[in-house]
Amino acid sequence: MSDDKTGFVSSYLLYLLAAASEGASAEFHAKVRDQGLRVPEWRVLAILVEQDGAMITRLAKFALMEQSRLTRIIDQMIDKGLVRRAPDEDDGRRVRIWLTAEGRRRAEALVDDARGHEADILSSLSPSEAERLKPALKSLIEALEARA
Amino acid sequence: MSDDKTGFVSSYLLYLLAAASEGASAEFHAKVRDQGLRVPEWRVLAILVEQDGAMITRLAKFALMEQSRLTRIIDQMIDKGLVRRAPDEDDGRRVRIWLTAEGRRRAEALVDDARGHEADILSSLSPSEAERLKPALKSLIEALEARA
DNA sequence: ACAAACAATATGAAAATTCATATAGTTTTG
DNA sequence: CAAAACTATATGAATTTTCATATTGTTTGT
Repeated sequence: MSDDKTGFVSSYLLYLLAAASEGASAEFHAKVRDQGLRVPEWRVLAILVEQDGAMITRLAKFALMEQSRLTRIIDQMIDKGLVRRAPDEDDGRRVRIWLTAEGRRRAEALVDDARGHEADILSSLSPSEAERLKPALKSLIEALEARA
Repeated sequence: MSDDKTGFVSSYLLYLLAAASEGASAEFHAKVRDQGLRVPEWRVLAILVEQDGAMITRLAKFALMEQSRLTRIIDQMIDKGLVRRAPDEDDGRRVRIWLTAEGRRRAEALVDDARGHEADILSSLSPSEAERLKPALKSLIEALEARA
């Protein structure tokens, strides 16, 4: 990533987004793996901390992954004792996922770490850049949603 | 992605980056697949347009993927007639990847599409946001590289 | 010039992911 | 109210990806 700052790729929006996402996530994801979790599992935990009992479909959307993949990740998380499945009372098609006590404990600890890591990253930008970054990304996400 | 704009996840930097990257890429990646290419293959083509003859290792770094994965993707691209492998003359460990005529043709066409798509996305932001987005991402990437 | 350390790529085997579709339950419509 | 259309989740099978390591070639230190 050192040279060739001139070509198409290195200033292509989709590349910049992917590279920024990858780069920013790498350090934290290493920490997640050190704790015996995989990245998709961490994503699910993070969502459940604030949306405990969410449906599979909603979790998949937030965790940015396919439903069938998420279904299998949930299987593994159940085996690890992090979450449990329960059918929705009103709609038998739906399955809701709930944190176990252990799952919640680990999720909350990781969310704390994530906040710290985020602050750390933002502090390596200039204050004005740091301040604008998240709003800029939110605008982009909103604009993209509006297109779709 | 509609509700719950309040929680941790939906304003967590790493989530915003991943969601922005995913969302922005989705449309274009669909077009890539329509043309019978997979996303990693498109990434390799895009890099080769400007760095034809790059080493496997360099391609892997730019395409944001593991070396062993890239090696197998190259195998497939060779089967499709998009690229060819050639040993480096000076260093027998190295393998350089070159576009075929067909590969170059398709790569250039896709790069054009990508430019158009990028312009399209940027035009759905306000001019001042559009103007700041790429520089902001570049700063972030640089800051992250400086940390590592 | 030789051994040790290092670097680039490839590969086997296990695991994860995708794609299409099955299964089960719910809503709509005539 | 039955049939059709739709929604949510699960699953089989093929493909991809990962991880560890093998293989081959180069550089360094003595």
